[in-house]
Amino acid sequence: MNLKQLSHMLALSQTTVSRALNGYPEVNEETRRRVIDAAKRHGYRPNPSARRLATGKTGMIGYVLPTGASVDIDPHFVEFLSGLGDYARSHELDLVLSPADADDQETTYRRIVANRQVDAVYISSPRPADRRVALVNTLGIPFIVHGRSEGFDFDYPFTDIDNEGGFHDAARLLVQLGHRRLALINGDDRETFAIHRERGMRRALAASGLTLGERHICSLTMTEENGYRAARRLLEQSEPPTAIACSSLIMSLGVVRAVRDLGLTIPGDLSLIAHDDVFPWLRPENFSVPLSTTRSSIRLAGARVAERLAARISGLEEGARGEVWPVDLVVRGSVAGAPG
Amino acid sequence: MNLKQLSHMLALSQTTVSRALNGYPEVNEETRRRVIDAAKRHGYRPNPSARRLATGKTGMIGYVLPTGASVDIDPHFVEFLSGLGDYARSHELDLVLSPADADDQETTYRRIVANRQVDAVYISSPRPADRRVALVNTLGIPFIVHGRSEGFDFDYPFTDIDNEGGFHDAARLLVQLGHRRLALINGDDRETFAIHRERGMRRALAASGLTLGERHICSLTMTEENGYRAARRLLEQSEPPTAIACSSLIMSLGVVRAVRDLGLTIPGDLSLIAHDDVFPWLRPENFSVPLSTTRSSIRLAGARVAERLAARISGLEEGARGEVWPVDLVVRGSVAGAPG
DNA sequence: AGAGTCTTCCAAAGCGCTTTGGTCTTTTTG
DNA sequence: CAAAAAGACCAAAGCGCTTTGGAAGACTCT
Repeated sequence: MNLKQLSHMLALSQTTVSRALNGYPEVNEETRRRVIDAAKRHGYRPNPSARRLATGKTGMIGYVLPTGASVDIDPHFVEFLSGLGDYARSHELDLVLSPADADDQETTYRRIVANRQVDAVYISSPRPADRRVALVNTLGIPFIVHGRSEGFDFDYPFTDIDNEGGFHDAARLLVQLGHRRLALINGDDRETFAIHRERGMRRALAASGLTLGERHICSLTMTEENGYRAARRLLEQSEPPTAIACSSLIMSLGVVRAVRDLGLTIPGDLSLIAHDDVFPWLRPENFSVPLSTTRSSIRLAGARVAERLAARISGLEEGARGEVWPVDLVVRGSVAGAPG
Repeated sequence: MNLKQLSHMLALSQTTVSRALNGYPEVNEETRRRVIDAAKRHGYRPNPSARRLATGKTGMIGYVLPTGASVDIDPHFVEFLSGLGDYARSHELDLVLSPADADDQETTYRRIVANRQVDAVYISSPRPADRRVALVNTLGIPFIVHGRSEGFDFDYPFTDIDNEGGFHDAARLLVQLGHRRLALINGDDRETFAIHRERGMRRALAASGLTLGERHICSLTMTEENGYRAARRLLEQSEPPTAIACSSLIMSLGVVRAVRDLGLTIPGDLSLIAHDDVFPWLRPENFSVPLSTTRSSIRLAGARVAERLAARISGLEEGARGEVWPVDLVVRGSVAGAPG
């Protein structure tokens, strides 16, 4: 059932039927009702390929997925996706993932824009002066950055969480509890979120005349194994930290294992706070010692990004407004006063 | 730059240029060379929307993503996706995720097929007599099932791993080590993979005259918390199991925690084998007691599914061939002879 | 030499929608 | 009451590609 057939059986022109269906004002309300009714009854759905060709709109949002033999997709991605899906579903938006060589995403971005394959894109895990952000900005496709980049001579729209504030508050709490030697087990410090977390922590320490020494900071991909390695390295030093802030729940699994291997205890010997993106399958309150966290749901962020993308596509949102969501500090059993 | 312009500047018809580019035989080889050369020089890329409208081919594969407030996307998905991306990237295939209400995926399947939004789809986490499989089968779109369904009067193409064999071998090993009371912590037993694992385990036990009692089997969503709960329930019985097979690494984190909470040890009091889908961020060899596993890379499965989908789209693959990949049994420190 | 056969190329008809630029009534306005 | 404005509808021109159904010329065959 296509437009031609439908308009023929209604004894109307394709123009009128099309306009009736798309809510244009220049059609009689009764006619519109008739058309909508008939369309529903016959299950008419405009062919998206045809509509795309005519309008250039696709009803899809895009994401360039970095891939490669040595590239692992972050498990955070799936939670973000859940949120994105929550919103997209109710708006019949589809998401197209375009796999790209992690070292050459530009080609893919250019392709999907040149081909008009999607109406908007989002960018995640940005780095300072991220080339992707500059690129999509010049390409002129609507976009939202999930996270933040820095060091551009232009503004851009983003949705981020207050990583700096979260880690600032976490560190301040630890200092208030008497800790003087703090350490940070961070994610990949080429990414902005990691830089912000470090910055927040340094700021809190500086407020009490403390610093974060080079020996007290690790920056690694967020796996359990790397959490373990980092913790061992930190705790086997001559002057080990008495408190650690950790960028990921998965890493902190490794931290907990290292602490146990070394015969230490949490929070007796070590206070631990980790960032929690709120995974349904791994909860900080269920750690053997319930884990204190800086918390922010990445799933809600996904839904928000989808919402903003939809708004930008339909022209409801414009400009380069960035929004920063607060991060909760949730205190559980894994923090205590400094030992000694 | 479109076909019209290109053909005009070559002083050829659109027909000829199109055919030259698409490798049709009825064009002079020298002409073809000229055309291809000019196309490359001017960066001509056929507009996919137009091509879609004309041919119906989209160059995309589809996946209907179940969503909903209470629906969590499995972290396995992201690993599968990595593999899919690995293959898709090198073939300029995109993946479109169509979010759907988890309780009404049929509408979405019908939509993407009726609209010709994708060339093929894959289905994951199938259940026995899965309606999605029956649906896409009648809808006539090329598809591959990742996993298996059962109880149809037709065959269908699938790529699965030998869940039954893997858990059979695991259970047999435990029995050979003298264990008599085995338990299974399974995933959602409405899904085929869980049924197969249970079946494999029962078969191994039966071979030694043993059985798997109702009290020795748990079936839950695969989260850390559920692993913990299941393990507590099993181990606090009057006649607790001396060995557990567990369907997921994430769940087994909870099992390990429960064992510790109860003051027991692995493998002294309990032998543990879990299924490992090979996540880069959580490795069984790094558990405090290295975990024995049944192992099969879900990422490789993703790449294989993409490959088969591509083959079916281009007509290279036909028929309902199913393939079952072997599962490795990797023995590490978490298994030992039965206590006592 | 005339009839068939290749080879190579083309004009034009879709694919199914949106949108432009009207036309024909009917209503409002000075 | 004539002129202007508004309302309701339509024919046809795209959007940019693929494909159908030739056509013209070069070659082969009897």
